[in-house]
Amino acid sequence: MGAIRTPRDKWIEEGLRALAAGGPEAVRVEVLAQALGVSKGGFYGYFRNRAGLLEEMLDTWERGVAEAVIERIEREGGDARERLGRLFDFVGSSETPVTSAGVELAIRDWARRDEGVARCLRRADNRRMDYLRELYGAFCPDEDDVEARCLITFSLRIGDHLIAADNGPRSRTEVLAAVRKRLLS
Amino acid sequence: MGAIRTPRDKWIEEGLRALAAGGPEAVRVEVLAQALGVSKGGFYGYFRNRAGLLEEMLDTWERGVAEAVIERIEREGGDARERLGRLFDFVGSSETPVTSAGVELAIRDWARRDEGVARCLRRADNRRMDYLRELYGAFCPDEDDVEARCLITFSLRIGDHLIAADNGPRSRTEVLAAVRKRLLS
DNA sequence: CCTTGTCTATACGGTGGCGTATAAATCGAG
DNA sequence: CTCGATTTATACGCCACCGTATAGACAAGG
Repeated sequence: MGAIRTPRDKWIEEGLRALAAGGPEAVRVEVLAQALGVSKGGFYGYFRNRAGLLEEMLDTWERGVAEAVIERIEREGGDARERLGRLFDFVGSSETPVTSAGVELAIRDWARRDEGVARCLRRADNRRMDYLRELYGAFCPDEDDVEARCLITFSLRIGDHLIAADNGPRSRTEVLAAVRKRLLS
Repeated sequence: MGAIRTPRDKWIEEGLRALAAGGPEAVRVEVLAQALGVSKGGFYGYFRNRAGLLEEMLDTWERGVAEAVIERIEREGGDARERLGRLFDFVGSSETPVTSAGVELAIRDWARRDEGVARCLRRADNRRMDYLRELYGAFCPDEDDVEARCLITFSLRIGDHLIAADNGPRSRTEVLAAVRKRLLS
């Protein structure tokens, strides 16, 4: 009996794209439908309403963002410093719609005004922070120092996308490389 | 001849409040009017349209955010380390509608999708980054190190508001204090 | 080929917000 | 108190979007 023509996942993926591009307000059913080359007819077969899609998008992101990256870093082995190095390299090159930096930044901003989103973000951030803590803890004896490095690492990953300033004669990449050296010492 | 009952500035201030609370999409003429206890009748005497208000809001923010803080820090004197210390203390306690952290975060997110906002943000960020560079440069000989500390300082100020993770048994404030000590060494 | 369940297109009413127009209310000056 | 300028209230047309309803299109099983 009938085949699935534009499945649930397509709506979620397109929703995440819209979220990254224009925030939650930009996730409009009719706009997504047009982007998928489809009318909104089928949408309400998958989702209760627009809010239902937003929830699913959030769940998809939460599942994908931490586990996927951590698994990938862990799979390739190496000691803690090597893993951190690969983590630094990898965060810049996020490709899939669900792990893109744009989605993450949009969700972070969204969390400022929606308690449910904030809870979801806290879970994801804690998972990532725990992983960082584990890696830094492997070669850094002082607990306070570990915590400081974690926060700096995390903040830089966000700030890099959100800070518009130039860095004098240096490129942002150069400055980040310098910090990275210090963080891994 | 008639008196000004709800002046231009009131609209801008209320607009900034709405921007902080819900992003640029939340800056709605009719909503602001209601918040001011007024109908939207007079709005279009001050501003060409909604976009006009958004521009004015941005200009107001750009003028207020960097200069106001820098002047205040400079006025009280002290050496570079003392000034940086006061800067760290002061950024947390932003009070006026125009210098609030919420407005800044909203503008940062907004800049990701609007080129004009991005230009405005770049100017403001550069002014603040220049100031940081000057302060760190006063006691830190290595130029690369100065740049690294600037970026870390800036990123932490943003990350502190955007990162939802807990910091183990420590409080965020404690971790920040530890980093601050390292940055001023 | 035809049935059947699923997806899809289209049309509809409802809501909220923009920008304009016009009339009423308000305050200072004379 | 009256006048005149300015601000305000209200009403209007318009458009984008939501969520629903209904009828048509589509693929697989019989």
